[in-house]
Amino acid sequence: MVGSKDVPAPPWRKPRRPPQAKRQLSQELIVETGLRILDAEGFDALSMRRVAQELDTGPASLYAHVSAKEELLELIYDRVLSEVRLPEPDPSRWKEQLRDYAQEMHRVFRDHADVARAALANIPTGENSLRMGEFTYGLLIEAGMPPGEASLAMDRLTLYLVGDAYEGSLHWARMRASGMSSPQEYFEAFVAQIVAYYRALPVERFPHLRDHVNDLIAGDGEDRFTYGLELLLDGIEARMPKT
Amino acid sequence: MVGSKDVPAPPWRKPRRPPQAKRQLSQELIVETGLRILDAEGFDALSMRRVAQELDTGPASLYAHVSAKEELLELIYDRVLSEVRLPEPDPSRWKEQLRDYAQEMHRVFRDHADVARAALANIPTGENSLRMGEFTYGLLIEAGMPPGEASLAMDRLTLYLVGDAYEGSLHWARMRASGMSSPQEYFEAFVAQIVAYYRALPVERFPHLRDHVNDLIAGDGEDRFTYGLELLLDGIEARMPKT
DNA sequence: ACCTGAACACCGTTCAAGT
DNA sequence: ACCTGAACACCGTTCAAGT
Repeated sequence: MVGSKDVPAPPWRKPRRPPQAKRQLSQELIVETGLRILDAEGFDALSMRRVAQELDTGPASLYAHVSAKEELLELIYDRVLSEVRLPEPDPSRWKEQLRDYAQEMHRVFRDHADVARAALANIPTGENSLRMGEFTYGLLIEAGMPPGEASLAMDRLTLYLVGDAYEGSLHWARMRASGMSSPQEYFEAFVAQIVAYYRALPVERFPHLRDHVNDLIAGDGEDRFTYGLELLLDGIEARMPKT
Repeated sequence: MVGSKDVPAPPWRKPRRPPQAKRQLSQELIVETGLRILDAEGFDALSMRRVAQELDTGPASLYAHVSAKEELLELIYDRVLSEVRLPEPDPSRWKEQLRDYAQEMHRVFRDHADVARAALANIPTGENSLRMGEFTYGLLIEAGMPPGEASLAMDRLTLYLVGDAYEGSLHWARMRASGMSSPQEYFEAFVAQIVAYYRALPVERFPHLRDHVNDLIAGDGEDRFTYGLELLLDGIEARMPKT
């Protein structure tokens, strides 16, 4: 059957849009476009109109594939979570695996800074949210934690991961707004501001803040993330029934 | 001096606006109005135009007292923090005092749910942010923690408090959006949704989520908050140099 | 110094009409 | 079923003009 749909067009023939056909939209295309805008220009740049523009159409066209902006954000979030790789669960090494999982999430959130803003307070119903949930919940339960407590621990760990990522994304937004382009430059300016501000505080009301300014700004985002993560992991370990 | 400004008008004379005078705006008035809208109608209802409307004027008038919406949000945030009461620091009871502090913050954030959205990633420069900072920083340092580490611990604790409050505020927003008015009703509907959804999951891929649904929804917001707080406090305690 | 109306450049979503 | 243009009801911020 020459010309059948199953036979691909020869590669040397330039693909062209059938003149009759309308734009070829799809949910996947919309999600990928949204994510591209999010990564390149940040949360505030992501609008339905902007996505539509990128796809050479009007905003109304998107609503055939996505019920609202909120749904688009959820889809983008789950799309990003698909980049998280999980190992085979090994309950005897639960702490190590939970740490690796957290660092893996941290890495993915760093690559897609602003996606965290779409994450909080959603019921995790996306394919990949469920994957994460099954992994951490199962790990804690199989390691011996009562399910009711495992649920609390999982919930708080997730909140920490997303909260930290969210804070990071706000810093990115500020960096963009201030016109700086390198994180270094932003970070230094940020630190300089803090130092100057705290040094000028009245010493009698804020003795500790004033006397230990240098320590106050010690530690970058990675240090802070890791410190908090270890606090939580140690707390969980202390509650894990002894084997 | 009859008619002097220092003499109040007699109470039986109805106060009236001097016909000549323009609106009597002030930063404080704008902040209080913004907070009232935030508490009553939520974050999404708080716009410069809405605040202006409430004050019988146009949005442009606000910009004489507030540089941008972002500054207004920061001012509202610090205004809310003014409601947080701190005890005299007693380093020998640092853990208890830190717990009380966290619960006090939690209480205030519950009364002003949506204010947490204005809080993340700001340099704490407001009067009251500084008060909180001096309290927790001083408490940890005086209890014997090296300042560099005290800074990390304080930072992570604050992130937890604000992150939890932020998540709570998103739940409020969803409740409002769904037209429900009582938190109970919302909470029950929310739980019912989760249970139904997880029960329908394919058991071979999500065995733990499916088998322990009831445990998954165990614990309300207070339980979850307290559990995470104790995780952090225990982690900090484990790092506190022995006396 | 403070306030204002009008305008600018945006939003998310709906809806009747087209194919 | 999918796509579209036009419209609705909003945004934050600026600016020249008023007092």
